[in-house]
Amino acid sequence: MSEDGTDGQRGRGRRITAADVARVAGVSRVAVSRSFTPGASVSDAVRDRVIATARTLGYRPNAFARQLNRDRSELVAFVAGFIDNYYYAVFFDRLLNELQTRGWRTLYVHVGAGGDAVEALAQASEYPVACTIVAAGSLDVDAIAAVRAMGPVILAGPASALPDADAVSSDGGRGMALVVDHLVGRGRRRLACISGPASLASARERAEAFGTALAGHGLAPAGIVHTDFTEPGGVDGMRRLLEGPVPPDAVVCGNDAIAFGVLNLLRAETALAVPRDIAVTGFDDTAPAAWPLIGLTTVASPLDRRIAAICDLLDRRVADPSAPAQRIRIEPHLVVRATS
Amino acid sequence: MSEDGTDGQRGRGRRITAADVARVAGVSRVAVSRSFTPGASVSDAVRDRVIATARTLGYRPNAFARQLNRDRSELVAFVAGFIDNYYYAVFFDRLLNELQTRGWRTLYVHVGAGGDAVEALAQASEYPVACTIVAAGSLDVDAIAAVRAMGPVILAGPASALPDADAVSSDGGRGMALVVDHLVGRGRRRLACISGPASLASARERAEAFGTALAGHGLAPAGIVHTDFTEPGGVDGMRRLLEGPVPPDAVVCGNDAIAFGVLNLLRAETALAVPRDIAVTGFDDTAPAAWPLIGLTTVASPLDRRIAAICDLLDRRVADPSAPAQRIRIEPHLVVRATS
DNA sequence: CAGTGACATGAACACGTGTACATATGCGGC
DNA sequence: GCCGCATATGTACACGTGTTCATGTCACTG
Repeated sequence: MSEDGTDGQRGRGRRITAADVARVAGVSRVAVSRSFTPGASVSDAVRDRVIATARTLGYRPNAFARQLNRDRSELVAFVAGFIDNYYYAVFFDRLLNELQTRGWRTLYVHVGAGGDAVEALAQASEYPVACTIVAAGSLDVDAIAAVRAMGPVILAGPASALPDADAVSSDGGRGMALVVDHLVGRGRRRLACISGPASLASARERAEAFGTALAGHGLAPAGIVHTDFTEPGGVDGMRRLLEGPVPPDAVVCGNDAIAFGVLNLLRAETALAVPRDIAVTGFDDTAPAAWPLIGLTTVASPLDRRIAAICDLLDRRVADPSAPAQRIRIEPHLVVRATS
Repeated sequence: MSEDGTDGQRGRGRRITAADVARVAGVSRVAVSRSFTPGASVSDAVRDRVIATARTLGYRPNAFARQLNRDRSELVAFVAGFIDNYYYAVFFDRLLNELQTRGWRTLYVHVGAGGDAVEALAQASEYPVACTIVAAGSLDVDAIAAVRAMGPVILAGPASALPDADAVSSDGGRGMALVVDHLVGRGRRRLACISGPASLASARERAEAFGTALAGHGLAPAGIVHTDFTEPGGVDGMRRLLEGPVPPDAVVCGNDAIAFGVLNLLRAETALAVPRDIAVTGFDDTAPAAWPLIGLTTVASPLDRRIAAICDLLDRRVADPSAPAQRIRIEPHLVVRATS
């Protein structure tokens, strides 16, 4: 009864289906399906009429129903946490844009601190996705298992956790060498390092590379400190470095946020002048680093190349799920500014 | 043939279904469905066996199939653009986290500049969503129509475009009044304003409120300039303000990013001291504003309350699609720091 | 013991779409 | 005029799940 024109005022929740379009256009339902399938066998006359009717009625094929009997999903899960880092904000913005441009749809999965990550991933895994892109800084063992169960994985951040997954990461060791060479070349001798949490592989990698590069010049570290990858973390780390008898003449930071904290502490609580008394360097080349107020020397890795690498890896992985894992390291370069 | 145990190494693309679990557990398929449906009529014995088997096999109900015959979707579309603003980065991070905690899944839709927004929205509309949250600064007419076609809409940013949609926004006029009162109270008389693009309602609103608040003190603006809501925009806007014969003694900025640009320009290209010669204020209270290096006086609106309001509005809208539109304005407050 | 209700279970259907298969139509070549 | 082929259309099924309906089982009550 209500199937007839009784509810010309189409119900709010009611979604227009291919059958509706077929009825109005005077064709069969499959004709509608074919009209929306490129390369299907339909006459131009029918296709035109269907498209026109669909436009009038506001019809769009239901993605849920379509994916149901297709083996390939156009959905990609994007797992991330802690976007409050400026670097990741820009990174994600551009990456998600590029994914969309390439025809992927993105299911956003937020993993915060604590064990809720497993639950979040489990619920997200109810959606069949073609691939999962992991951009979270760290995942515990359970979360890693949960991600793995979702299918192919691409690591967009530090490639620590999954040794046999595709990964795109910045060559932190190389970047650290660039920084140390630069500082030593400018006459600095007492170099200290403030890196991220020791629990994160990327933080450990950078701290170790710092020591290695320094040893290459015959020098020993004036201090190595682990803290959070944040501005308050930088304040904390620098404060601990200053507890020693003689302050370092250069501080190499694990990312820009830490460097900002270092600069803030030096300005607010000490008489040390930058760069006269002490040099400061960052990592990531976030936007504030380039501001004249700050002028932070830092390590940049080209975002465009990084994003393109991730998307290429994604296409390749979807095309051949059994292909061997590929690990791409993006070559960074040094941006020298006022703080060194 | 391959249906048998031949591929004990379970095929990569093959997804485990409820029928698989039923076969292994020795129950009917519906029993599996019921075991995953809270409140369904199943014996504890069967449910326990099903859950255990599902865990072993790594089964999760297919969300696509489930949503297909349910009227309510657990999916929410999140439409955003230009996350490269620090304020929005934090905002989105927390909002998406809260949505997830409340049981929603998020489909991310990126709208960049230009007309591709319509196409992006059209493709996203193939996914039946319970609601669409729009956080993009601006949408053109076509994009607005596309969003409207997707169902209920909640505006998370400036509530310009859709007069009859739910909206949560900061009370920009009230914030601007707080700033002006503060500056005038400190003896400033030549106040100028640098706001965002005149094409954005939020930017216009703030510029107009600036003039109104100033008139309340019997003063006239020393200049009103429109530019981008970015740091370079602030540099540009301040440069234009300095073209006049006498510089202002206070610059009120439409957001923090603009204020950072202003501070950068003043430091790099002028001899004007902040706050002695000129005061600078921002809007949004982003993290760098609180850094000792910067110490920006700015207007803060509590993020927690804002996010809670959006989520509450979402729940309400989904429960009753025909409820009248609700527009919530969050009361801001002033944070006084070094620049004023 | 018959009757009754609560409860567990399986068969059948629905959701909206893509696609393999069968069938009708039109056209050119003999 | 008939056959063979290409193309267009309709029918039937498949995807994986939730849900309604009918049936079966058990315990409790009179």
